[in-house]
Amino acid sequence: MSVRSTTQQLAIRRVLESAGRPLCPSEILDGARQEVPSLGQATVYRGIQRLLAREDIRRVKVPGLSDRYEWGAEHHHHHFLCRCCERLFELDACPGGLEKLAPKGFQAEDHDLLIKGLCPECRESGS
Amino acid sequence: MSVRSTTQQLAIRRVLESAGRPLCPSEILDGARQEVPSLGQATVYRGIQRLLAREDIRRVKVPGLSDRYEWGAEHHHHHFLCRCCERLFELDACPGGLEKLAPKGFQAEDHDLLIKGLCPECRESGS
DNA sequence: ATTTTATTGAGAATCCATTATCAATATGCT
DNA sequence: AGCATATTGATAATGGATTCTCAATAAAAT
Repeated sequence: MSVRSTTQQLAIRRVLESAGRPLCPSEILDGARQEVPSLGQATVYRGIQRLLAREDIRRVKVPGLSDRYEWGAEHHHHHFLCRCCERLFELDACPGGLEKLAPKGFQAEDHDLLIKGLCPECRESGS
Repeated sequence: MSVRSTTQQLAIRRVLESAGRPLCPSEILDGARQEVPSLGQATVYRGIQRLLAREDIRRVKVPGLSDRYEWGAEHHHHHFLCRCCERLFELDACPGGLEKLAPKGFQAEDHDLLIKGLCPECRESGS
């Protein structure tokens, strides 16, 4: 027997699955504690490892901030970072042809695009 | 009297000034040690602080890697990251209109674009 | 219900980048 | 040259994120 289904793992999975945007470990912890108040952060990291191994989630690196994890996300896309609440949001669009920017001699294979600004909620509550 | 000119500070400055691309602390250390072999890494960080304060250099954050520092760079631009040697290069071009990608309700203010792939040297020496 | 063992929670430990400490050194003004 | 002190180098210390440790707990198979 291996890989047991626990309320902690289910809570962690549910939080990521329904977030609709990439979450960092502390956001996952906060969310999952609403279901399992005693949840420890070590367990969140263990849950992340598990979901990564199953490829249920994907790691998103953001410059200067801790890694975020997003559910599914098999298609190519980019993100929006709110400078106020530091939450990350998914963008569905991608302007093609960005590889053209690589100078001659350089071989472009991939790219990351991050739009920064204010999310709707933070715009409300005064920048 | 304050702010003395030392061979260490001059070496650090020269390395960044002539690099032509953003350097990380260890790259600065390696480069400056060719002039001052006894140079310690703490002094590199002190030199970085000084140059940042004078706005001679600018900090460039790269997801997952330690910060890089580039000389001057007053104009808006992006970077190319070699996945092999992890060196960062400057790109002069920027496709405009990226803010258009922000969904309604979001207020775009800035953006980061990173092209990833292989630099000319790493292409040579087999990916 | 009982047993096996994967999982958990709390805290210690690790890792990396960066900063602080402090005696020794070197700069720049007199 | 001599002095006051900014700077240096080596190392310890810090901060944040992530991983490890281990006794206690709880799945799940019998």
